[in-house]
Amino acid sequence: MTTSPAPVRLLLADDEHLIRGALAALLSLEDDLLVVAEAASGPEALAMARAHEPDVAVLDLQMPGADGVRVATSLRAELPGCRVLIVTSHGRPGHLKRALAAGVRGFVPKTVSAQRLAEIIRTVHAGNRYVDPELAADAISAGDSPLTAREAEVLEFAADGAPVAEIAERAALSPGTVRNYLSSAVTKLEAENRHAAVRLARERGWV
Amino acid sequence: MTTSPAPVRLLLADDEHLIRGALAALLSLEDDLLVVAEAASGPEALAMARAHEPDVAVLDLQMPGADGVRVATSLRAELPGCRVLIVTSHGRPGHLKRALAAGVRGFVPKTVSAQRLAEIIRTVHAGNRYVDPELAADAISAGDSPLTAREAEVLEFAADGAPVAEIAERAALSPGTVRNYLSSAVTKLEAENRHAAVRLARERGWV
DNA sequence: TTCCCACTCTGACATTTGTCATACCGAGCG
DNA sequence: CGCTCGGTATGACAAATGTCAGAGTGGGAA
Repeated sequence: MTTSPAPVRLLLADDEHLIRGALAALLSLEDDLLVVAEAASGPEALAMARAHEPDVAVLDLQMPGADGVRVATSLRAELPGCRVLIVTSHGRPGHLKRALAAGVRGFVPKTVSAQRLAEIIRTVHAGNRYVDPELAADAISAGDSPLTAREAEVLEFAADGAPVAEIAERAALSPGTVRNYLSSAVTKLEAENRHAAVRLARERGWV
Repeated sequence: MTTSPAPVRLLLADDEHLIRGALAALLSLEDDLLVVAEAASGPEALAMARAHEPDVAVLDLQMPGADGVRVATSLRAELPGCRVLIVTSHGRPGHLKRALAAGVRGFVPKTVSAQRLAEIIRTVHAGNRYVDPELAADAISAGDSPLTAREAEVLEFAADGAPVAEIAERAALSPGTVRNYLSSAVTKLEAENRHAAVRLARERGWV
């Protein structure tokens, strides 16, 4: 009798039941992969990880509660042996950078096939990194954010279209200062106004 | 020998290969369902539908090229026998309304399980309608758009943060008129300014 | 240490935006 | 026929926003 190697124990986290379930089914077809836990939100993913200590956590980037990167950060501290792989629908350049900074080992768009994903899971489990070439190219060409920390913060507060007075209150700054930051952010991003600037920064994943 | 009834022939359209493939695999497990075609974009979905004439088309709401509702509209004209079922990640109230108006027979969020989806496919195939109760409640409570056609149009042109002058040019209107429309839209939506109005209208699916 | 840069603020000014009154046209309705 | 409503426009005014100059602080790099 041949003893097969221990399978890779997986945690799947995605808020869409349809995707999560389907993914679990497909990955289970690979006999060296084993889905040991599923979660539908950031906090739940964390709890499941603590309970089951998976080898690899496959996390959706956008989840209610806490996004994939946030979960990855916590995981890094609590379960250093658990590799994290992020999958996402909308891959913004900046997200990739943030993910890598959080110790994520793999970053792939949902446009890959399940077969390919299985291979990537094995790659990550083996201790290697994998980043989708397309996303990597985007991230490189988009470059670093030219915004200072404060500019980015103020821009975030401006994201929902709030007037300057409200932004100032939320950021605990004087309205004049807020306008200065917004103005410089708009200039740096070469946008028409702050709303377009918010859109641009979002597209590049800088907020 | 028992003759089983002819299976329901399905078209799956979703731009995310991972989801589409997984879904196809899961639905194929049901022996009365048969996936006969897959597509990754709106136009492709249309072409596949023409070629394979499926009984039920399962369409993602957001796809490159043409969204699910647009595809449904074309399908209704070209293949009246083909029932359309829309699945979506972010179910906005207005989308449901538009979908129903386009002759869509089912509308469900991706949070349902594959098992449930299979049942819904059967329901739709049998000629019945199915709308997720949660989404239906949202749609009812959100009500109809209070915006006139022009107001909605101008609001759309304003969506990317363009200044009034640019909106006016794109809409072929005088700047003053644009400001009037925006002002009335902002009032109707009880928003702080047009950017917040755009956000609100988007959330409710009115643009 | 000196210099630069991010951070913070103020004041002033020009431009853009939001609001309102008013007006004309055409379609649909009682 | 007269009314109302949506679409279009203008002019005027107030408020918000964008831009700029200047100025003080503190931390880090040369």
